Amino acid sequence: MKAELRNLVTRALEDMGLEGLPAVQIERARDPRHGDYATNIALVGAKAAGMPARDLARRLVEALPDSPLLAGVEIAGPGFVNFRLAADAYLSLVPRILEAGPAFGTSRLGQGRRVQVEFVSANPTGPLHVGHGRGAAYGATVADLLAAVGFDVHREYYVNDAGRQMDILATSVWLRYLELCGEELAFPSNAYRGDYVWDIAAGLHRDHGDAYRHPAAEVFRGVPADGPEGDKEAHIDALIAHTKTVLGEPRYHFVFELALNTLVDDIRDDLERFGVVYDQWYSERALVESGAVNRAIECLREAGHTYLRAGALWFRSTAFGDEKDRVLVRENGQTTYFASDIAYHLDKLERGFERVIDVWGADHHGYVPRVKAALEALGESPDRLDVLLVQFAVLYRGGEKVQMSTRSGEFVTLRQLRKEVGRDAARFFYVMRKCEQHLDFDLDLARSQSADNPVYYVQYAHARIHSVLAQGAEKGLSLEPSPGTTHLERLVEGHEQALLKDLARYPEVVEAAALDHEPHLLCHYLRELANAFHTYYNAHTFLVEDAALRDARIKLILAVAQVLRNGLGLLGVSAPEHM
RNA sequence: GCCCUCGUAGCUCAGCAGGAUAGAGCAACCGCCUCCUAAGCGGUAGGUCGCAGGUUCGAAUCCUGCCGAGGGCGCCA
Repeated sequence: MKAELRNLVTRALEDMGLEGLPAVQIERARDPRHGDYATNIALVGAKAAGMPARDLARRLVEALPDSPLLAGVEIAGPGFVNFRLAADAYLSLVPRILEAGPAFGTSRLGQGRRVQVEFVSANPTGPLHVGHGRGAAYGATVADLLAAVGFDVHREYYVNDAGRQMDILATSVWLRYLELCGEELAFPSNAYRGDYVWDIAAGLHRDHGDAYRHPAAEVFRGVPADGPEGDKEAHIDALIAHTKTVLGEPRYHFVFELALNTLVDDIRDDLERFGVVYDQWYSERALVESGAVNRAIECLREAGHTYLRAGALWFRSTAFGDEKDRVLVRENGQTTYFASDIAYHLDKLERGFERVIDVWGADHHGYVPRVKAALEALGESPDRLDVLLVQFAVLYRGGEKVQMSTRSGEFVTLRQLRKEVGRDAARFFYVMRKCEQHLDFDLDLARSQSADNPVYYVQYAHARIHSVLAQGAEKGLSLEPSPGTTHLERLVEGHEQALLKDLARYPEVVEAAALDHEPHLLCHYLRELANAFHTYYNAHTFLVEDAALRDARIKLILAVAQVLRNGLGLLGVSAPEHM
């Protein structure tokens, strides 16, 4: 509707022979006395048109083409042009929604352009915790929203299966396994201590007995002291090296793969149960082994953007707006994580995605300029990369902040959260706030089955509508008459008009939420729509004697149910028929 | 020290690319079920939009400075 009005105004301005005016903006009037929509074009364009705003407004109204959409046009205040829509414009929405069904609210705005959304991408060194949950819910919803408005969306998880952290994990598992075999050892302070490490070790012991056992003393011989007295980093690095030599490459590889696959499978399963599914799990190791990292470094070197200093190879990222230069190849010859990330992002662009969206934790924000710098240095436009930073979520239980510590393994996992509040509440709560906003996640509220809980409030509206239909069927009332018997013009009550206006907004909300990457807009909208419905429910009876009126009202609430279902679906939340 | 994000009602937050008297939900107070789920609805009260300047027809919204909160500044990933 907005677009149709914009066309009318633009055509009128063209007919008037006015040029050089700013783009026409149509906005929804906040105050019903100002009609349904308004444009400020006369105010904004007064200077360019060389006449006072109210004069421009008056001439614009005269030049406006006739349209069945409009019931009235007025000039108000300093020069606003207010549009009042014809009753029919809203009523026709109901059959449109019912016909479109799940497709209502979708569009072709994205024109099938390819967009990649990469999110979560947590290191597979442990189960996902509640911090990852927000990125998962947010990334999945942004991806679904973009798909709904016509983009060709590719969802990807970048698996950091190369590098030191994975070696620490494999070593942690093996040391726990040795303990299960009866070896006595001091478990390193820097190793992974979570229960899941014991679980993987126990699986290894169960399936292979003592086949991987070696004396602990052999492994720890000559290893520098652990922290806090010694250097815990040197300690764990030496242990990794010993583990590799004592076990030998093929057997080390086996333990490594066991740990990696167990955790990736666990993460994948966890996300699937959260309603988050990927098109691709992209392996960092595969990227390294393909030579892409070395190729990217070579490209930067040939383009003259690198230099050697203190035995390391540096990328001159300051030339592209970064605060300081960054290391690509360490003194010890190993490439940095940053180097593989450059290769990864280059690879994304080369795969033909027009836009690449990364969802990162806000603690990585300092990382954005250097990745963009690298892309620019490689001759790519950094604007094709959009990094969405998600702030941390803080859990509250009983009014108290839930303390978490990753190091000690004392954190709340995503799985525990799902178990405690359910998938629906978790998905909804995570995206209820703008992503750059700190999120207070109230566990008690999420779990409560009351009006205070926005998820239940919206779901309840949906369930209520189905309950009405069930009641009607029980009473033997005809509820699905042929289209010819509809009498939508009977919807004259204020509550019905308000509900129709809310329904009309849905496509605009989906569009804005998708393009601005702001799913919270949809959360707020659904609450408002549910509120308009509950109000209507309390004010009027739907199952009335008058068949024509009853039919019109049922059609209206069926349309409401459809929009609630579509909106909740985009958020990954179910729309139950009974509660 | 430098950089990023945030600062709106007692609390948690909206406010859509500046627009017409600042909006919700909790919490507080007052009402509404012989009637489709009261997991609901209506009403009252509550804010100099952190502070100070600037930009213009017009600023919670844009710019600058200050104050406050959180986060980031590794040859870690």
